[in-house]
Amino acid sequence: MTAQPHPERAGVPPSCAACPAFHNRLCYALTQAIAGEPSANEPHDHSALARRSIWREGERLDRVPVICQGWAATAIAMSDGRRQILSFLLPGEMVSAVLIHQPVSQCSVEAITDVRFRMFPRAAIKDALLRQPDLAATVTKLWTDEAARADRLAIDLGRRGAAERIASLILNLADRLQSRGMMQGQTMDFPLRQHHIADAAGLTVVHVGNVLAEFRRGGLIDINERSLTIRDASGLRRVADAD
Amino acid sequence: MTAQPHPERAGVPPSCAACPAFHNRLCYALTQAIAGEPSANEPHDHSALARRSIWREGERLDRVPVICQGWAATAIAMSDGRRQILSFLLPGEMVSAVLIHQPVSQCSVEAITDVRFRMFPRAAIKDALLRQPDLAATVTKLWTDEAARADRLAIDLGRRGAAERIASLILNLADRLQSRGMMQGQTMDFPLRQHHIADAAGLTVVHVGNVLAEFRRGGLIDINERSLTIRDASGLRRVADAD
DNA sequence: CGTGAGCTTGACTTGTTTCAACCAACGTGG
DNA sequence: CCACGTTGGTTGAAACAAGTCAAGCTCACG
Repeated sequence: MTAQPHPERAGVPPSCAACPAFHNRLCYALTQAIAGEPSANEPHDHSALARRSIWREGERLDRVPVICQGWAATAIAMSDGRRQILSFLLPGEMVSAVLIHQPVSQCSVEAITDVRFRMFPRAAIKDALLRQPDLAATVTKLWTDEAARADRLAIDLGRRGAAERIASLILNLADRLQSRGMMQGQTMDFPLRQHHIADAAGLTVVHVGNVLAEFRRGGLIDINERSLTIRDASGLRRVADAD
Repeated sequence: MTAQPHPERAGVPPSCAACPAFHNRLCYALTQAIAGEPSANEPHDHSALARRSIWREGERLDRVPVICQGWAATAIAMSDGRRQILSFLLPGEMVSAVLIHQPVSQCSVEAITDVRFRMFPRAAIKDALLRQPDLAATVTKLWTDEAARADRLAIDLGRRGAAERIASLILNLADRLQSRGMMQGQTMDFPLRQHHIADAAGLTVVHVGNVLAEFRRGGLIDINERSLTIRDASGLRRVADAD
């Protein structure tokens, strides 16, 4: 996680011991917001090892988690072992805004890298929402963004081919990392295994491997030792938006 | 729309001229809720002809629509003509709770049958949300249900085969119609064309036709003249949950 | 009567999965 | 230090699911 200091960091106090980079505005905002609430108690900081499940579908959560460090994923599993990853979670993202109002998680969350995350007491968040209009606006934004992401996922899975899906997954991650100051030029830390990509794109591992090899041969990307470089951004975009 | 009177209708005043059946609790609740708001103005009732688009992606909406009569669908279109239906809307459903907070629709909505719908002024709903806790609870429920539906769609499209998707689509519609008193035994009005099913399930029309023919040959369902009968519910469920 | 929308069927192509073998890197315990 | 199992990646061949193309049919509608 070679996070660079965020350009806006200057002059703003860091808030969360687990969040070395200031890109984690959300963690900051929530920590501040609940501090003054009558129902408040301290947020809890946790960590999880790579490849471990953080919690499972159907588990009850009385606290709402925000990722501070590392990558995680939300997924749904079927009883026969098939899995669908719904989203990759980067530092500064709430696992799901729905959890603010719904104590039972409908999808499991697992750590991709080692992960540190902060759990905010639900009751305090709900109280703060009633009193603090800008927190409410923040949460509304999270909600609409999640809905947009879900819709995009549906059209990806329903109507796009393997190469399109994988290319746009890569571009999407690159954008999100860029906005966090976590890209070094065209290169990013890329902890995803092929099976993560497969489960996110609704494909088999083998096929993902083939498509990535194709991208590599076509000079679109380079992948080595947990990092990915976009060699031909416009070519990759062309593959992604075969509209 | 041969809606039967809802069992709980007795004693409760109907609220919406466009909603002959009492199953439309949502329309009722919203009409009541905004009636007392300072910012309130009258909801608008509209109708649209079958197969017409009600509005398009990116259009601005200052009112939030609830379906009163008929079937509609929300969809995303790609510039090359590929489409993905995100949800079928039945009487009593809000097009999307996200619209309460986001004035620009990210998906288009189109009428499947002739449709009547009521548009509630956004400002009045937002005011009412602050003052009326049970309305807030209702909207929260809509939100979490929509999120759950979106997640289910993702796993359907990503990880299930054509027969599974179509069977569970049929069962899902049957459940929702049942809860509205719109099933006659195992038979339902079924205005969907094969191309609707195809766009919802991420398949081609031809393949949908083949799968449906297969279901018919297997004695699972009957379809004729805009109505569908489930002949072998447990068989259909077995196909749907090939978990 | 002609037209277009919707459904069915068949032959053929393409995309994706499945199965299998093999390799490299890594951590672990003897 | 080595032997070993595990995890992750690569490659190839064969099987299968779904898509494409095309034709013919019914039916409603103007």
